[in-house]
Amino acid sequence: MARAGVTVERLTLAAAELADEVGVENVTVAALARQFGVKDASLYFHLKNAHELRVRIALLALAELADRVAAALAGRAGKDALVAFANAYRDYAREHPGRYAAMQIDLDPETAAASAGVRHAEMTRAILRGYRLSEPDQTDAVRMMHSTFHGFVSLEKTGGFRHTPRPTDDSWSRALDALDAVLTNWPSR
Amino acid sequence: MARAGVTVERLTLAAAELADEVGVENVTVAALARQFGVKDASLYFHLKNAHELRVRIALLALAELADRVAAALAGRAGKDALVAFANAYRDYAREHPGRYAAMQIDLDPETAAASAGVRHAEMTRAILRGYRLSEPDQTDAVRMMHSTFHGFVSLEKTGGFRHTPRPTDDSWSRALDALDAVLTNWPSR
DNA sequence: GGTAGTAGCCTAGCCCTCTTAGGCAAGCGA
DNA sequence: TCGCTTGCCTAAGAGGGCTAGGCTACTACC
Repeated sequence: MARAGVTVERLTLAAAELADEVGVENVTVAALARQFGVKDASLYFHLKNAHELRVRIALLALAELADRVAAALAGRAGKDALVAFANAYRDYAREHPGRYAAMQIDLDPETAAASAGVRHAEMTRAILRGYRLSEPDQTDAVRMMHSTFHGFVSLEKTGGFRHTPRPTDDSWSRALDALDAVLTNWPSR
Repeated sequence: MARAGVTVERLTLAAAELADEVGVENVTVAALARQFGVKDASLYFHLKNAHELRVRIALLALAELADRVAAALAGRAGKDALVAFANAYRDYAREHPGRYAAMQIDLDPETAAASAGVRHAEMTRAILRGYRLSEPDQTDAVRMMHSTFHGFVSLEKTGGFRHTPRPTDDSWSRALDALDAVLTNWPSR
């Protein structure tokens, strides 16, 4: 009886690909076992439970996204950096809907702290260096940026913009213009 | 044998409450049947399938939210209206996390068109009357507003802001300030 | 007030998923 | 070569989704 050669890494990658194809909610231990030509129960040798699988997809996605964003950001500053970041974010979400959805699960604090989400946050702050914001404005601006990106991408995906004919690409670049404008001239109270 | 008196309306309401308590993903036909003191199979007399249940929760939530927003908007204009809208939105999402999550499912076009999401969109546009934007800027602005609201609320809920001590309430009101600023001075290209 | 008929519920039963417990065998290290 | 660990297996139970087919209580109509 030949061994299937299952490892956590291969499982995670296959799960991530499955998520992009059929949605995270359909990423099941059983389906994964079938892909590896193995019985479901065997996967529990590598995995604690089904939840761990989802967490691993999320961590993988977080790391991949951070890499992409880092690459996009290299050598850019100001609005250029903002747009590059935003596009890298949106493109990733569209190319990997399942991975992106998996990213939204609630990680427990230690896991989150050890994840690439931290790198993500650092890079977002780096963008703001071009806009000369000091705390707490910087934190507020980071949160607003992230909200806009995530909100737009998320609504676009679930069809929240479908009722208006306007191409979402256009709205997206105008949103980035608006974001740039408000960051340039952040309202101090 | 007394009849349990199950109706689609009662089912939907109970399901929505269950969603707020245990999360949409745990709203199961079986759990609902238990609450009504009825067997699971019996609910299929009232419901086509489990998916219909989720759709109904979403439609209920959409309608409730639209009512709240309408009430909050009454007699207000400009930034006042913006803030009232935004707070009604965020408050609803926090009071009803399960209902809010249910709202994010992908409704098929006809269902979406018949939903209260339409009212929602109309009201968002109404706010923008105070900011004198013409098409297509108006659509872009509506999309950005909605993105910011949804993104913020969603990230706040999944703990995306937890790594920074700054109170989210503060960031929220500054985001609204920023949104007001950018709507007042929408960047035309 | 009897009698259809239908609305509302039930049982039985199937399939799928998650998960635990315990067993066997392949291949490595000593 | 002999174990021992690693990687897979079977068996089995608990839930959940859903269908088919049956029984009963209420309704409406004659």
